[in-house]
Amino acid sequence: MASIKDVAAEAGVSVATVSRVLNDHPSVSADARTRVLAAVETLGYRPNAVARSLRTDQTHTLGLVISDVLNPYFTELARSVEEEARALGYSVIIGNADERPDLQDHHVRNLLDRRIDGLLVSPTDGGSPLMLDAVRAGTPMVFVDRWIPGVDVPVVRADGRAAVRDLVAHLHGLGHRRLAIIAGPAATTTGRERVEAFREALSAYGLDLPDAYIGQGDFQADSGRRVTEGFLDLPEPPEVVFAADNLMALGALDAVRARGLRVPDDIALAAFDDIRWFVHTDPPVTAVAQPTGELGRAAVRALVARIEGRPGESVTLPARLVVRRSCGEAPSAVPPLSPVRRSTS
Amino acid sequence: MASIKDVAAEAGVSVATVSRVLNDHPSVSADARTRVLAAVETLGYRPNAVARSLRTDQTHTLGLVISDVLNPYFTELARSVEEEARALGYSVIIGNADERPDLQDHHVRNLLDRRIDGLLVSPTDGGSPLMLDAVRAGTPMVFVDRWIPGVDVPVVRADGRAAVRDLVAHLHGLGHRRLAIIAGPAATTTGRERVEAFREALSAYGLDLPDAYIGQGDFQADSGRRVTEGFLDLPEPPEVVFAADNLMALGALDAVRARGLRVPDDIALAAFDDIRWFVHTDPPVTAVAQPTGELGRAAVRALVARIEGRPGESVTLPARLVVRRSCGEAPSAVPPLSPVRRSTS
DNA sequence: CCCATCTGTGTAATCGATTCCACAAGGAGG
DNA sequence: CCTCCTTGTGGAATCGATTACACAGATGGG
Repeated sequence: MASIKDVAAEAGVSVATVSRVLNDHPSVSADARTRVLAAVETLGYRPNAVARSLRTDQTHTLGLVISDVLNPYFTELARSVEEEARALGYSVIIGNADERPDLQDHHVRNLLDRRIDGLLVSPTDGGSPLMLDAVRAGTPMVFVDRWIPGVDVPVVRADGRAAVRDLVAHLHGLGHRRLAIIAGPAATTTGRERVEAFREALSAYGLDLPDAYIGQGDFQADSGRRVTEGFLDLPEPPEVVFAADNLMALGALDAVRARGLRVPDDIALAAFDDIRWFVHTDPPVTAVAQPTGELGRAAVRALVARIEGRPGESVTLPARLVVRRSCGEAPSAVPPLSPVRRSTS
Repeated sequence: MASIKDVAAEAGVSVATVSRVLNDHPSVSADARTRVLAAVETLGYRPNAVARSLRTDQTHTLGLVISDVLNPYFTELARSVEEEARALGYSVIIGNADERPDLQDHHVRNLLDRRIDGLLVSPTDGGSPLMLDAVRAGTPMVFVDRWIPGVDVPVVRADGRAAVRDLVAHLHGLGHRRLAIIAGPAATTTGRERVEAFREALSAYGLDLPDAYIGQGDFQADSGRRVTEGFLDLPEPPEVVFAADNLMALGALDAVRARGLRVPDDIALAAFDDIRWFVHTDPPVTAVAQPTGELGRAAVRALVARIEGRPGESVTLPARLVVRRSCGEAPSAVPPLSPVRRSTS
């Protein structure tokens, strides 16, 4: 592969001049410039990003450590992050932690070793020493979706409180009184917050959230299945199950289906995180939708601001409730759909 | 951030010795080794991967250019690729081409500039000059899922022929005779092959695949919706729609639902690529399942073999049919489920 | 006792870029 | 005509690692 020396030789100039042309430094003669450009063309030269990074101490790369690539929420987040980063001249390296703190550390360490310019993290746990050290060492960092309390790092996230209140209002309006939640790991902020928001919303209706109705999940489908089975085995099972993420909702659907029960007739279901498939599940699932794309973009903007020495503030955007049929009768005033539909066919 | 010089100073040895300890070169005294290790510890030293890469001309990084991160198939592929790569001591940088040749080129160029050790590509098109140049220049490369004919690069993919034959047999057995397909882009091998496999399987039953029943999609949901609307507008609409990927199947579901029609009563649906949500859609969707995880792992093994100078062969694994209810009555001999279910509740 | 061999270590070249500094040539002003 | 600037260019240091080579000191065989 051709190096800057080859280009210099071909153009009959020094490497310094080639470098100046490539970084369009002002003091280069028109003549030298065209000769260099021609040499670049004939040799098919591309600057070595590794060498450049070593010298300039910048990689123009952001690291993104997410908790689970198989979760459509994070996948969408990753996509918007990459898009915004590309628009700002940065590349993104994604690390998938699979909700495992050790894997998360592996990726953080790897990204740091590669001297990425900044780190976007959705922490799987309360913060490993490694990550705290990185913050202390001054690595530009931004938390997205989840964060670690007590660490001075901007946080970009959605506030689901209002949407969860709307959800509980909706459920209460449908006559449901025994509401249960499949919680995320207590080590994550989203794991705790969603339970808290749910509990607060319930108490506004004088409803309680007994321990038996708080199932401990880990944001993965299997845990949703397991917890839901536990709920169904209770002497008095809940009337509604609220899954704190979409994968646990999937697991809950699996469990309900395995018992030959039906949603929402036998048990209602709602989920945090809206995904496209929820429109077509049986039944369509009521969910709290986050402005995922906007979160990703805001996170990148905040991180790049930090990298370039500007402030870079935290951002909180509201989530909103999307009502579908998984909690009971159709929400709006339209007549029940099924009979109408059949007559159409 | 501490460099190897700082470690050398702290340990009272030369940088060469530090390097030797770090790469456990045999000829280092036990004394020097412990002093270096202690210095590494106190300084929290981590080798600079950028500098190391420049010197050794290896980045221990693979590039993966996929067509669409939002497609669960590719997401799963990416995950297995990263896992296997990690097991073999490599990191992965993912580039999302979004089915756009220009973006694909952007990522290939970017990855090449970063001097990745090898490239895993699922090409969006017939092969840009850039990619062909890279192959010619000797960049270790492996195609996964899709490939470019006439290019000497190992291909790791699934063969769906048998599964598509099974699908057509299943559909024929259910009495369907007018079968349509939502094809992928003709520029992709999977786009063409799936249509061909479908046509061949049909002809075995004396069935024809008229042009009106071949809709041109682009592997994205919107195109699935658009094509399906076209099918439904036909004077004689098909009885079955086979979507060449899961996102177009999602679009098809959207279109059918928007018309107030039902699957499979009004029109049957099948898809290439099985995803977890197909179990819970209304109705559960019959699909051709690829051994995605195994494909990803095999692709990485082939690529790493090439990188390390070993042969690295092509791999073709069979896909298989997963029958659900979206094409008509339950496949097995069990009695119809719905009434039984209701009685359980 | 001498020379060959082996061990452990340091010096310095190297990878491919960027950039400081020196300097030559040319133009402007006195 | 001499100085002072400006402009364009090249030489060389530098980033942080790896590694070829030289070499000092210890060891061992004849």
